[in-house]
Amino acid sequence: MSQRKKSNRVTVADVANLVGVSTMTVSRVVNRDPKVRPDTRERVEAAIAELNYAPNIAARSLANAEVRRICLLYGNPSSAYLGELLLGALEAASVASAHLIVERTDPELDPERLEECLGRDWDALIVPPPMSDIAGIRRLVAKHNFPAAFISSATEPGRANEVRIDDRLAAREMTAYLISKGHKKIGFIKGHPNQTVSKQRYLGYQDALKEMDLPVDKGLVAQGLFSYRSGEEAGAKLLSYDDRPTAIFASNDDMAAGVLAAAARHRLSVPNDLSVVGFDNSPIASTIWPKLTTMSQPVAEMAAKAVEFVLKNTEEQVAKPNQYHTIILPYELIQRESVLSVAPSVSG
Amino acid sequence: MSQRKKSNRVTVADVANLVGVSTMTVSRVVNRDPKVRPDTRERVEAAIAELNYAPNIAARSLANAEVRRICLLYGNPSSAYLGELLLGALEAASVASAHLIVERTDPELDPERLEECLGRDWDALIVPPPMSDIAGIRRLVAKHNFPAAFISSATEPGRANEVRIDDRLAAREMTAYLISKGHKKIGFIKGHPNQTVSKQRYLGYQDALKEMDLPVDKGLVAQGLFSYRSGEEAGAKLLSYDDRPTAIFASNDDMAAGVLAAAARHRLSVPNDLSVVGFDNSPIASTIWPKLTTMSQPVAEMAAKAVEFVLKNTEEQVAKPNQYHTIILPYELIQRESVLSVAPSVSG
DNA sequence: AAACGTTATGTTAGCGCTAACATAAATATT
DNA sequence: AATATTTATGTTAGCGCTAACATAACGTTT
Repeated sequence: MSQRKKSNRVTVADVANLVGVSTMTVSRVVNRDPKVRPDTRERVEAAIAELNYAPNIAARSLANAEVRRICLLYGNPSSAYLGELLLGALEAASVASAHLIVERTDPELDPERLEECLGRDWDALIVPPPMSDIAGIRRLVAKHNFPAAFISSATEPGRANEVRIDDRLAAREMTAYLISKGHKKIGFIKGHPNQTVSKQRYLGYQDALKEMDLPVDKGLVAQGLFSYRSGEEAGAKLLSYDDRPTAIFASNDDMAAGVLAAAARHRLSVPNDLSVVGFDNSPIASTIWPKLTTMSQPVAEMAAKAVEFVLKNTEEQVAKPNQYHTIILPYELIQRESVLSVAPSVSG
Repeated sequence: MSQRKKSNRVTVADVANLVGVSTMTVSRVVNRDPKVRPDTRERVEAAIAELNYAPNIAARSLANAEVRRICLLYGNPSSAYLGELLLGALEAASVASAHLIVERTDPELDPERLEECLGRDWDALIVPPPMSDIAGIRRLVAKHNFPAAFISSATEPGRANEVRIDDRLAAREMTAYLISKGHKKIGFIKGHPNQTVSKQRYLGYQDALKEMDLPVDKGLVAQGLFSYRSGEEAGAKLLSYDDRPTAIFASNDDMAAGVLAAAARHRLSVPNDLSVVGFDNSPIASTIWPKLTTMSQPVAEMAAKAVEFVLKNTEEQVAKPNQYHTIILPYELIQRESVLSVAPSVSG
């Protein structure tokens, strides 16, 4: 008599029948509703375990009228960053039974195409770097007052929802760490000028030097572009400096890896002759040798927090425009093999 | 009168009302059912565009009784591989409105915990390397005749569903490429002995040498472990060999990057004094300098194909156990900056 | 023109779950 | 003990979509 395709999976009804309660009670147990007597809960849970029941997400979403489609707008496809980002976003979306849609866009995006998707294909937007620093996207989001969260960007603090670490503080801590290891001549390689974190990290470097009454020697600062090659060149420049540094702090790991190559070319052994640190804790930091001491960003957690945020705040966002939140997450200094103390007796 | 939470999104009914047809006709248009008159289809499509309608995935899944939960079982969390893998899997899952669940497991997995999830939390399994070479997982899958696809593994050809490239052929092509550039002494660095691809790639290297009537010199072959450090060590060994190679083929990019470091230590310039090639086209290959010539695997596509496969074959798999499929995808040689022809006049 | 097949559209019901309301059971209050 | 109050469970209906069947509209054949 059954006419309709039936998935042969266990449903709430099966569990309810076995226990002798209503489906609603089963639903309550599954959803941790406190209004269930402990013994009832136990019986239901036993039945769930026995039947190997797992809720049907589609049915749940439908009943809750809560299908949320979150789009993660990424730029560079092969970025190592992406893996962790997706992991965190996927996890958070899964928990909330939201849909994660991943969309690739150029920095020279097509605003019209994106605009079409807002509200129709997506209910909220997550924008990681480098897209998070693109003015076009920020404008688009602002124009539609669209629920969105920007990761690792502080382009216009307070003018958008942001999830990030405190880059300035982190860079300061990293610099202070090198100072604590006895380094006094610390080179710095700046990041790409069009990303906000670059400036923040440079400020943090200066903060630490000033705090310790060390001079900010312009000859110890070189401009980089976040790429390996730019790090190698900047590193070569710093190492050719008359009063060459005993440690180099590169604004990201790719550049720090480049510094390693430059050091080898200068016949300098890392960490014995030169300490090198990076930033981001990207895969390359633990791939190359020596493994890089670096500053870890909780990338997966940032993505997860961003997803959770937009999921929670979508209604609020629509109700109260121009009210934005910033979520600051903790960073962590990862000590590996690229740093050594300067022997106190040896000095220039 | 309405008592239930309603998402204020456009539904089939809205479209149907506007056009003056039944919801079913709208559904047919959306699902490309051919049994709709062209003019009706056009009117419906116009209405869809006007109202900005997009189907509710949850409702669709529910009606189709087709919620499929696909688990991607990954090992190494920071692997750069992961990003592309997730991208491909996510895309394919999204198209089929299946759910992608991403689960982390150690190589020393807990089989009992995994076993619990089969059929309850997951409807199918995608297993990328290095997990795809773990015997425990393969046993588990076989035991339950569970729908699964293994990526980049050929542990037991024909004893499981596999999606991969032909590593042997690809390695042969890479070697032939070096030979075509005039190289006669080509060093080879083997991959980790417990991964099946390692053997395949080594065989391919030998194939090409034999084909070109070049000797297989054991002094030109070194064992690696797929890590940067192991590549650096193996590279150093090969470069210290009396009859040192003019080119080195490392079984993956991490090791090739290590070879670059070893070359620098030997005061050898790449590619002028030594050509180096890797395998995988992982992010490091285009990060370091010189950028590595390498063999690209369509990782995202492999993941997508794996998802599509398990989605399509779940019923068949259950019906006909012990009938497995292998999907071979094309590879691509990516020429970058780490290879140079050997000048025909210069010779040892 | 009647009978037939063919194709396009409509009707009904249900996928599995839970919001909202209704009711029964337990506890507290007078 | 009777009543009010809280707490636990049940009932009903519907989230948005589409499978399956029913019917209407069209063309074809004799």
